Amino acid sequence: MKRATQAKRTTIYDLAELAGTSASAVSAILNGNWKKRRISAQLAARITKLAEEQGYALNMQASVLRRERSKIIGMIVPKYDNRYFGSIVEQFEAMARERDLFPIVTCTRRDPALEMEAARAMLSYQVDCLIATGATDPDRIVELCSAAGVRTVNLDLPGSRAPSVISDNFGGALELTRRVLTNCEREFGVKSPLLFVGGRGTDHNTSERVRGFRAAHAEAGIRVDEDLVLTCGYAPEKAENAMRQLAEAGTVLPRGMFVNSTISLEGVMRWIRRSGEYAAAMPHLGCFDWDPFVAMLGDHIEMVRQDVPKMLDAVFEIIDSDTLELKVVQIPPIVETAG
Amino acid sequence: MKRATQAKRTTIYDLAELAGTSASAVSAILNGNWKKRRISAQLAARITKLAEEQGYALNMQASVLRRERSKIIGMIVPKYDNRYFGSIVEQFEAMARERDLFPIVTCTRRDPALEMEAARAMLSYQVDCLIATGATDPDRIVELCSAAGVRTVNLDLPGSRAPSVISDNFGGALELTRRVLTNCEREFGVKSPLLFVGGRGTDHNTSERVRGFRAAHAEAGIRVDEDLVLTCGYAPEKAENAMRQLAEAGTVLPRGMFVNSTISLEGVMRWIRRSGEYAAAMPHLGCFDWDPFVAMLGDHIEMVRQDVPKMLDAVFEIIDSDTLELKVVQIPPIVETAG
DNA sequence: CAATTCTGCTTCATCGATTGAGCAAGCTTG
DNA sequence: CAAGCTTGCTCAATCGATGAAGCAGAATTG
Repeated sequence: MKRATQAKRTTIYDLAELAGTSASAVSAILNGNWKKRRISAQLAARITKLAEEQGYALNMQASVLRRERSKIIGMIVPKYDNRYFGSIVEQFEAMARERDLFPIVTCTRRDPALEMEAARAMLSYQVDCLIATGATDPDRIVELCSAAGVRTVNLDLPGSRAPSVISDNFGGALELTRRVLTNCEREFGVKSPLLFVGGRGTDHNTSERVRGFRAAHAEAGIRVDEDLVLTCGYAPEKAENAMRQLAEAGTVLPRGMFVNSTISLEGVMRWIRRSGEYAAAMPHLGCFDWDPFVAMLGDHIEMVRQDVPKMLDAVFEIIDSDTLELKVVQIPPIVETAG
Repeated sequence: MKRATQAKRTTIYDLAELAGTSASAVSAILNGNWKKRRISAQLAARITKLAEEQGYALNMQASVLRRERSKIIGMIVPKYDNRYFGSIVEQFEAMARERDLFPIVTCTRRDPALEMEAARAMLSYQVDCLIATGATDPDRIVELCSAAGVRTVNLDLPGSRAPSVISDNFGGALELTRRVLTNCEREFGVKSPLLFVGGRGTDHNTSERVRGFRAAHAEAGIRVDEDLVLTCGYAPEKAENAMRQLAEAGTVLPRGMFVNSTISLEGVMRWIRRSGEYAAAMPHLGCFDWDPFVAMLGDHIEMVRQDVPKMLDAVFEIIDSDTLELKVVQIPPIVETAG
């Protein structure tokens, strides 16, 4: 792939030459601090017009190289295939731009090696700050970044070496489980344990959600058997397989389930439809994450929606305020009313 | 937001000093063309090790400034809130990395001004190439880019000044409409026109889909009334409002609909549920775009899934082969079998 | 009116990596 | 053993923007 056969781009030197002035005057005018440098409004107007005419575009590489701060802010994100991460990215970009920062986002597919590689790439591009969203191993990323003097904020999954902004996973899971238990009892008249499906047993969010799940059961005086907690990973196929194995093992399937993310729900729903196990009556479901079409799937599904705007407000508050404090900010998720 | 109080980053000069050699040797070694420059394997090994120990990271800004190609590839994309654009971005990033290109993606929220601003920013970052996905006015972007000698490829929506890769919108819409018409006739025994909802009347995709929609009706000998084509925009609220207005105008609502994108479907479904107009029997729906949960909404919905992998293959084929030819590549979408 | 201040610029070093040109020491060849 | 080649480096210019320091000339001040 070559650059089109094109005249070289216009630089401040070209403009200076055309205007019969110096490059530094042009630079000062175009980057807006010409008043501080006592350039006449007249010259400023002339150069601005000229730059416009010549289609001048700043060379960020040169600019960033020279400056102290790059004004580039990076984010790594696991996937783009669900509304939660999609809105995180969209909101992040908007808020970065509001602050005159250039956002660079990259998706790491939940792959630890890619996460590190992506972080390294961001450092090479001189990001001023990096947001590690849902990172498998946030602390290693922070270590890498802090060696380069770059601040990090963990989002969605917490780490121990940088401030973190996460959902109140315990609280959300507790409330969600309560609701599903109530729904089950109302419809089926039984007080029996739910199934937990999806997520990684090792990640903080999942373990907190399991804790909330257990707490809600405990409250209701229901015992949860170990093999009803299937933290099999997030991918739809993994959730589907976990369900199949459970059924094949001859376990009596619960009348309700807690599904850890829409992405796992995709697999769970697929299995329910394919296996026909729940042909008689759909189980009551609770999903930790929101999706508009899941909401339309029927009134047997409750959802918890993570509060992305508040989470990103918290992230930028940390960034804007230069806090280095190792706090973990927990944002309560929103329990969507069913239907 | 300041840089943490940190030692300056290690540069090739630091490494050169530590190793008692020159910066240019270090540079050649670390960027891999030390063989061309006749550097001994011994020194190469020593420097590589040292760089590792010192946590050296290339300064891309300096590197790109000096080189004539940046190896940065940009993409602008309208939204991250649906599976179609999500998978485009994910696939794009993966394919860019395979080619040793650094992907920069930015979301422009279907806002023409933001599109131009984003394109300008990408030029400042010296992108070698820009993919304009679903751009409102691709030709203006191309114009801007080509003035800077940067190649552009249009994706999803075609333009007249750069090669474009789009879905076969006419073909997909034709087939989708046929299916919905068949479904309606089978269930309701009537040959009546469908409703078309969503999209912008001015965009190429929408007008091609409307053309396919009309062609399928023509085939079946069904007349389509002008006011059954509601190209009201993509946003859910717009689709919902359009439905409401249609109903309020006293129009007899069709038994089937062609919905132009999942995002419009969100609004349509919401209206259907809220208004209760279809309480007796759900209408048959066809949706141009795919979503896993929409697929689970019931067997009254048919979907057309745009073939993202093939589309991006085509995009990179154009980029890799340096074609400047103004062709429009049409990729047939996949008609998902119902259920 | 000499001394000072202000205005409106210009000059030049710098950021870090890259690369063409050059150079010294060792090796080959006739 | 002189001429030429090879090996393994170093030197210095360069990419484009930035900003501290400097410098004329005009304006102000005591």
